[in-house]
Amino acid sequence: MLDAKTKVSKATIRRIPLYYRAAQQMQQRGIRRVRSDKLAEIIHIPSATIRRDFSSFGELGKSGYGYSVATLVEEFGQLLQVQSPEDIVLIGVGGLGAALIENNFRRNPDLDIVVAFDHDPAKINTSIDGIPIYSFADLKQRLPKGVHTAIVAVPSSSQESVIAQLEAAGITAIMTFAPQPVACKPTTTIRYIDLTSELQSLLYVAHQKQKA
Amino acid sequence: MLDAKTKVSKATIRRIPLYYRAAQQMQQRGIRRVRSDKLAEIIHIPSATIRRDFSSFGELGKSGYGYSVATLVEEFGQLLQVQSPEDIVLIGVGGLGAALIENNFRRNPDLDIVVAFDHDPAKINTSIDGIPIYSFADLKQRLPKGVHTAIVAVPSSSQESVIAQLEAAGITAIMTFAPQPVACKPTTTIRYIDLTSELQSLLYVAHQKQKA
DNA sequence: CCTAATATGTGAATGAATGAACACACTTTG
DNA sequence: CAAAGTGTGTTCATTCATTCACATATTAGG
Repeated sequence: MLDAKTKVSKATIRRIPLYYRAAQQMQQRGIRRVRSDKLAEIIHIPSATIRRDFSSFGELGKSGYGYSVATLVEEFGQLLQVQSPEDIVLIGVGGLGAALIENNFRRNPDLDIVVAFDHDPAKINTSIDGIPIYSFADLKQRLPKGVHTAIVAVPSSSQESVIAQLEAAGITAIMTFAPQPVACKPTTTIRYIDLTSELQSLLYVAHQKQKA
Repeated sequence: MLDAKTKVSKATIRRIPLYYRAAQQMQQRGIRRVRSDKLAEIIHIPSATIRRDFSSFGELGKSGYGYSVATLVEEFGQLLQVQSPEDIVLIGVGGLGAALIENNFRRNPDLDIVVAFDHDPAKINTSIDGIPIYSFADLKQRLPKGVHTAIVAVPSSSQESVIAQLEAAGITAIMTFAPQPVACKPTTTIRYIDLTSELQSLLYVAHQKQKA
């Protein structure tokens, strides 16, 4: 049931993690079955959207019954490959980078920051929460084999060069907090987390709402 | 020229900050005019989309000429109300909260975290970078008049209660890093920043790309 | 001043995502 | 085992967003 029978839409893909998390939480609370409309209340997504999303991964539910929570955890877990650990490298141990290491996606044991890089001599060869920090210049030597995922928390000005070097070292998935868009290889997938933009557009919406 | 002649689409709203930032950067570099296709290269948004977005705020450009950078800075600045400072309160001074205070949107002088709250006695009545930290229990007394914006960086489990109290204290715009969705007043605008979901869906896309 | 070149703003076409509604399959109960 | 109830998966309609393509307005140059 792993394969998508039809092309999965971008919007659906961005909701998979929400579904997985909700299913996990229900399982932890001992809930064994759930209806789409109940799920809709919990995660604030319309039940029709939920059913459509689910159906794009196969027939997960049963008419007149609903969905088995265990099935949802299983299926979405497989989609997100939670069974095989995803080792992650962090670039840039400033305030944000350090906070990410401390956090380290603890709720998701499969997501694991295993090593960090920085260019500040004061930080190099230290560690945070057991995660070693190396010089970014040594990226190629220090990057563990089989790691293809990076989180980038460096100043915008360094971003382009950093990402180029990551690509050269074999990284193919990048989440970055610097909003400066960069050109990358077609095989590389980049997601930009732009907190300033998020806040500004939130404020725009909020201001509009007040005016109305 | 401030008012939108027609309803501005949600997708467009989320791009306003990108346009503003790009215009600012060009102005700082002394660039005085720009064409939509040049802008498209810079911010990686198709030129047709840019022109349509811009046109929803009035006729900012001139045929055969392009856009005046100064006009763009001016117009988008007004849309984002950069002339009137937006004071922000931060709830939750953990690793992430502290990093946000240190950062404090320095590139945008109108965005300003002015005070923080936590419930950890070890942090209360201390300060970071001059930003005082008070007890969250004292929110109502300590919240400066006229502040309607909050950034929430507390554990998911506390989120619901925290947001309810923020609403009671007059906050109407909230950006939060806990993904647990909460019910809120219709006058409140909430934006969820869900780093785990972003990473998971990024990885899903990246894995699909490798398979193809 | 007139012509050639240019680049916007928009109507029309396409594509993506959501929403409404229901036939049918499965469950449950008596 | 039959009948009543329930909730999925899907079809059709609609809204939202992007892309195309060009008439039109402006600039630039001789």
